[in-house]
Amino acid sequence: MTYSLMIELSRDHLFSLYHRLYSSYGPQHWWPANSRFEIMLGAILTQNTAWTNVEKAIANLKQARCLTAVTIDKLSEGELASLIRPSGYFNIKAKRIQNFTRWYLKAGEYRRLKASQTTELRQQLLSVNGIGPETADDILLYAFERPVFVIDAYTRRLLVEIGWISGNESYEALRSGFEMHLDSDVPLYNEFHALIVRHAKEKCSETGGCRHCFVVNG
DNA sequence: ACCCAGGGTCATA
DNA sequence: TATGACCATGGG
Repeated sequence: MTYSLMIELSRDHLFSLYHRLYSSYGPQHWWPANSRFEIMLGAILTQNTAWTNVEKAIANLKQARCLTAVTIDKLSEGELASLIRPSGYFNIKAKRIQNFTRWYLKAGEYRRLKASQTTELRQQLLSVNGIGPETADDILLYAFERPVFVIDAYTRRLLVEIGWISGNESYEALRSGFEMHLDSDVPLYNEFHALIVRHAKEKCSETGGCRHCFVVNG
């Protein structure tokens, strides 16, 4: 039994939400990292994991001087898993990082990949085992600075709470929903997604509506 | 002790 | 197409 999808996204709605979040929290300065490759690793490491745990894993990699594709590639799977242990799922993530790093080196790293069309680059990222839509879009937006809107569980949850979607829409439906109504604006997409994550951590009050977003009754 | 966190893959029906 | 199992640490 399927019921009709409810997507009530409009330019005005989305801009209102963005400005309301921005005026509450200000700029979030995403993605926190010292290099593009570190952003890419972080996108994999943060899969279903608290960011504080990812920071520990990245600190280990940094101390081992393994924050470049070349140095990562020299590690064995076991060594890599050991370094990223605090991020959880360390065995599967070690494989995913190796899959990604090998593809990345083979593709000529950032210098060569930056010339690719966004849709082509996205397809290539999705072809790497361990990189799904959200991870691919994190990498596209924050490392490659492409106008791709990242949809995560927080985004879906917030839009359901506000009442703009029913919640069972596909990832692609929601992504195109944002990208259709907003200009292809990398800084906007960057800040918007970061603000949604920030807002999720704040916990909007259930009673009387939230003053940071448009949740009415909770 | 329980729940969740800046997800994705694979098997199954 | 759509569930469910699985992966695993650390903070609340």
